[in-house]
Amino acid sequence: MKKVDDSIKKKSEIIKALAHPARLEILLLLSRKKGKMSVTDIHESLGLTQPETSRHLIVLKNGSVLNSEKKGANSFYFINDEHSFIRCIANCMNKLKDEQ
Amino acid sequence: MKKVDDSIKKKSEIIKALAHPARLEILLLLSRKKGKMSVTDIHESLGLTQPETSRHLIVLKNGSVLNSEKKGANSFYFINDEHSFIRCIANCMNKLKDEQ
DNA sequence: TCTAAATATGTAAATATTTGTATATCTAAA
DNA sequence: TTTAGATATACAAATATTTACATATTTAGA
Repeated sequence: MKKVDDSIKKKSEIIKALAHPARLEILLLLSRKKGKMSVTDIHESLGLTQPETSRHLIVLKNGSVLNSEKKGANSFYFINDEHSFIRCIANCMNKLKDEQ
Repeated sequence: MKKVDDSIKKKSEIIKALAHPARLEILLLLSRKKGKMSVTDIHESLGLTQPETSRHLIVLKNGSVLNSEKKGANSFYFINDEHSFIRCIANCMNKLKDEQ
């Protein structure tokens, strides 16, 4: 397997994880807060149900977009900075937030 | 429907269309060539079958990522520049092409 | 008109995603 | 130890995606 292929595969995994309006909104939210948010924070901010929010967060985590850490009963999610590609996309979203 | 929602919806439509390794490679190819490519050009460059290539191109076109024009028996596909978001993502891909 | 090249579509099977509802698990505090 | 809050998971139905293979359609040129 060539290195190019691995790079494309990783990026498509990230893009695939982001391919849902709710998940893009989660990325936007976290990129603006520049911090960690609990599942409750996120589901209340976005008006999604708790289970749906939890599932979207898990998709994002499995796709390397987010990481999480437990603190008591809470799970805090935050952007995974292992891949600059993710911040780059978040920047595109923020920069062009009014583009229709 | 708020304007923000429409913007997010459009972006998620674009991201969703891109959520496949072959389709990311097509975007890369077209962003580097800075021009139009026929279906045959693309399927030979990427080593995909013709029908699969055609289908991916149609997904990209339906997702507003590409446009096309017919010229004789050929269809030429090219990046849709109506959405800066698309070039922005292509730039992220090119800039971080070696990131694993 | 016939043919070959280029592209798109039909069909079908396998697989994956989305979403609601209910419920289980885990943690902290009373 | 019981309770409430926070999070994750089970289940199931609906829907969408992917892929292979065969074939249809369109176009230009012999």
